[in-house]
Amino acid sequence: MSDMTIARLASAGGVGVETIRYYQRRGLLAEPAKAGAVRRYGAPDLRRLLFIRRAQAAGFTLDEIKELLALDSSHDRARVRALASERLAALEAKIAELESARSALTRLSKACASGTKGPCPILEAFEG
Amino acid sequence: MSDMTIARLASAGGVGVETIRYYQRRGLLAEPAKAGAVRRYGAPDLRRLLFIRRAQAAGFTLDEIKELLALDSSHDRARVRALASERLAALEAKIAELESARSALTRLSKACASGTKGPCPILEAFEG
DNA sequence: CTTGACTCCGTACCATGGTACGGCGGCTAT
DNA sequence: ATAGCCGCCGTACCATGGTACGGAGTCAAG
Repeated sequence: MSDMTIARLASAGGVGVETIRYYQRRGLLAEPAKAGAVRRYGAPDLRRLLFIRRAQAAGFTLDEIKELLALDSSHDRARVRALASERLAALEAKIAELESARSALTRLSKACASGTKGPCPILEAFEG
Repeated sequence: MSDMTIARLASAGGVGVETIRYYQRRGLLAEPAKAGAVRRYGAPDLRRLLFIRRAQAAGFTLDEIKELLALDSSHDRARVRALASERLAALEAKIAELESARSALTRLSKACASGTKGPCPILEAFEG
């Protein structure tokens, strides 16, 4: 996995080349020293990239992720716990919200599947 | 709930006045005829507004919501079911993703809570 | 030793969902 | 009847997270 070009890193991380460059501009990924005219990437870069994607999936913004990455080698456990628990609460809330949306949609699907004439009660499905 | 000004409608819907006007520009809410120099809103407008917010929480984009609203009085049950089930699948996937993020975060919290020295294993917490 | 793909870099642009600004003019309570 | 919100409207701007473009340089395979 070491000694990748930017395109290989991107595809290993499931993103586009432009995204890598964007992360570099945002300070989330380092720009490695050039080996000749071209930069080469290694396993730690990929590790970091994958972390970014997963943290993003957890709802962290890129700025928060940047902070987490900086914190990774620091000793500021309190700050890490604060960020984590804040995100955890938001995550719980979001999950609850999505679950309630899910049941509304399920209701809609059912109401709409039974019978074939007339409009489906779309607005009603989201009430309550 | 009838005969509201735009500000009352907005606050009843939990949004700002500018958001109402934005939805009108996007074609999600009608601009009622003016009563004198000022537009007046009624219960159906609020109903629609609340629907928009809930559909948004379900992950629909404003364009999709616009379509749903148009479909509400149509007989195109197939299209409604298609939109609903597409969103349902996306919702299931998102819920699963958030649940996995939740366990990563919980792991991080725990790892970071035990002991008080050294860095928390942030990157590790999101691996796997 | 050429050709074609890839890299580098800066800058511009995109979609989404709003939010702000500013001038004008009407509604309403004192 | 007048001060001071409120509404109306157009236009501009914002944050987030990218995506696209273009020209010059480079590397590797045939």
